[in-house]
Amino acid sequence: MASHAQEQLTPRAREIVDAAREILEHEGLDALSMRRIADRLGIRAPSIYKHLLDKQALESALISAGFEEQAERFEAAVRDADDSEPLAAIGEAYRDFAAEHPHLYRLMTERPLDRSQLTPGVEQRANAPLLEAVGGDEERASAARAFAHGMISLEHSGRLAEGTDLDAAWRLGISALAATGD
Amino acid sequence: MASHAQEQLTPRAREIVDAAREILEHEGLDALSMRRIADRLGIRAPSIYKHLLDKQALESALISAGFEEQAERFEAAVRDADDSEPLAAIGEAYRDFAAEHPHLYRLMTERPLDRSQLTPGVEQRANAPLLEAVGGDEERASAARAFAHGMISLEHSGRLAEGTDLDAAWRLGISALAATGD
DNA sequence: GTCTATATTGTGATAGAC
DNA sequence: GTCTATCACAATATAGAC
Repeated sequence: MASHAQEQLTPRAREIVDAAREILEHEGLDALSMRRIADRLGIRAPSIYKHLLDKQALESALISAGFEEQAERFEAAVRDADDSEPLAAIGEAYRDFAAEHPHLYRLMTERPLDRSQLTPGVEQRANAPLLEAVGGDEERASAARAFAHGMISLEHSGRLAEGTDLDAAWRLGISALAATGD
Repeated sequence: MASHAQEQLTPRAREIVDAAREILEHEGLDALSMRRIADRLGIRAPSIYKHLLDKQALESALISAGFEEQAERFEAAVRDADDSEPLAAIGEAYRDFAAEHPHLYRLMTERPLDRSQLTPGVEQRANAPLLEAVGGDEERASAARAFAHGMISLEHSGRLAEGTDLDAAWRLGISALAATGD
């Protein structure tokens, strides 16, 4: 039936998704094959299909989990931060998430999303704190998200000059985009 | 010998790279296989290896060409622009390049670069106009590049909210990052 | 719920004849 | 400079037995 909801996964399906997550985190996106996942569980690849529809469903479960974890971090960051600098707090949380889960981050951002397979609302929940932090200004939220994603993406692919002070670049970008003036 | 230089490609190797470029632009990165390239030239895949070392060399030639085209655009943008707004001019040129060559852009940005195979200096030449536009401030240049790359990447992968005014977000980001104060 | 066997399709790359 | 033949893989997925 429902192709999305992570909360509807059977216990065995959950174990498979957990194994996939381990492989993704430790060995990267290219290592995430049905065979490799099955290996880790001591079963054969075809057995996975008794529990999950296909690989897309598996990836969608991973992505949904990623959005949920982001949402929790961003909400906590806003909660714990000075009310004066919510954008900086979210930016740091965003950067930390990507640093701790670089392969999951890539999976979550590199390809178009099949939103119909995600846990409903999870993407919006992850995006909401930023939108609130900029007072509902969609364009500023997009610009801030673009900056953050760009910094991470360029760092991951080795595109920032070696001498660059990453902390300073982050501070500069965040404070520039937080400014109320245009 | 030299594994990089595009200017050292034989005429036949050039034709192969040109065919690869056509496929990349029209059919996307996943379609860029040795067989597909050979098809387009009316030859068999193994024949390609008489002219180019391997697929990496072919991709490097495409990437070098992309950097060269970017460099020309950015240099022209600065030349033609008001001296007061070089950053906006480069930003627009960057955005235009990505819009006109989305698949080449992906090839150029998504994976770590094998710089040893690129035409020497071509990456720096493409990056130089931006660095000059921000007065040599590496951190500001990185922040601006991150913003621009992030906007393009998020748009390509469908991550910007539907109602978002992209032009407005670009203007907002560029003008925020152009400001001299932090 | 797991298995074996298999279909199907794809990739990059090499050897050696012509 | 091109060919045929082939290697050596890898991938997702299905059918059907147990």
